[in-house]
Amino acid sequence: MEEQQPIPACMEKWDINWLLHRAAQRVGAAFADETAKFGVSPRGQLVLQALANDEGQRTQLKLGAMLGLDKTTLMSELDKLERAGLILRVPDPKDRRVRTPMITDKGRELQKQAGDALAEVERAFRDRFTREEMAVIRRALINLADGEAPVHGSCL
Amino acid sequence: MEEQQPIPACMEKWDINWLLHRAAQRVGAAFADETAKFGVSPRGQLVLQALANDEGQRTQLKLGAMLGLDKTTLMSELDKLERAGLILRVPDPKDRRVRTPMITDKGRELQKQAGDALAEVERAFRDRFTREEMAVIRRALINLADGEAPVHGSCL
DNA sequence: CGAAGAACGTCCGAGTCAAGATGTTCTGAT
DNA sequence: ATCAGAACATCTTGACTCGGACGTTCTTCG
Repeated sequence: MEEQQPIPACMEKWDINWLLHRAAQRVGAAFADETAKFGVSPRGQLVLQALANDEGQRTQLKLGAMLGLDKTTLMSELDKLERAGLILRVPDPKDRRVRTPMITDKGRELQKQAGDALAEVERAFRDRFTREEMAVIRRALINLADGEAPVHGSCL
Repeated sequence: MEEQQPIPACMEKWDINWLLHRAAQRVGAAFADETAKFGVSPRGQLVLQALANDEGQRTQLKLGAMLGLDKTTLMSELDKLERAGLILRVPDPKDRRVRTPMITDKGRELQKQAGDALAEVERAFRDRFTREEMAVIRRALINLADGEAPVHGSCL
């Protein structure tokens, strides 16, 4: 990877799209550094978090749709998490097609630790702004992020 | 691609990282839809825009660093643009290693049209917010996007 | 019942991305 | 002048993404 220019060098053409992607890139990198210490990807942590808060009520497809992950991408992520013993795919007695992902105790443990660490990272970002600014930012991001239509490329 | 859940279904765990990525995803998709009408990717448009505003003063490496693109990714993008006759790689008489990317008249033409169309799309997003909000959002994104350290994965 | 269609998880293949290696050219120090 | 090292563009390689196809299972309707 090349050394990136500090941003001020090219201020003329900053459109929302580029800014958003770049910001997501940066924040994502900070998150990735943190989750790497726990041996999971940010996506893995995201999945674990969802499973921890939402007790095995979701099929793999629903889970992927909720998190904005492609089904095959979620598959390989679940494979990794399962191999690491952090989740289990539990057959649904009611519907034999379904193999509900369930977080294990080990997974819950790790998720809690990683989640706390990430909260710290996130707080560092939040502290760059006032409370009022954060409220605006949050509302704006939710506004932009929300929407019914499925999205093409994920990169989550 | 699966139908995505409307966002409100899972509000508990929205961290900045996820919101940013999702927002970037959505806005990026809107931009991609628009640029597709002109036969280029958003990334292609980004490169053209940079070249149009910055008259062939950058090597490929510098250009990639400025835009946050990996050198190999930029390479293949330049290949496409060159094949489409939108740019040229001009040998630098001063330094035979360098093949400076230059936008062609055709490229400039297309960039202008696509740029106008994208400005329209962007305005639609801006109109969701007040002027004061936009100022906050813009400052916040610049704050987050800025930074010296190179970033791992691009996805731009 | 039985058949048609939908939903689930999985697999496959084309396309994309980026780290590292390579060959050429430039620069700076001896 | 020459040699070592850096910079540039390119190529190679391995991993990842994602749309689409597949087999199984469920549901609905005749």
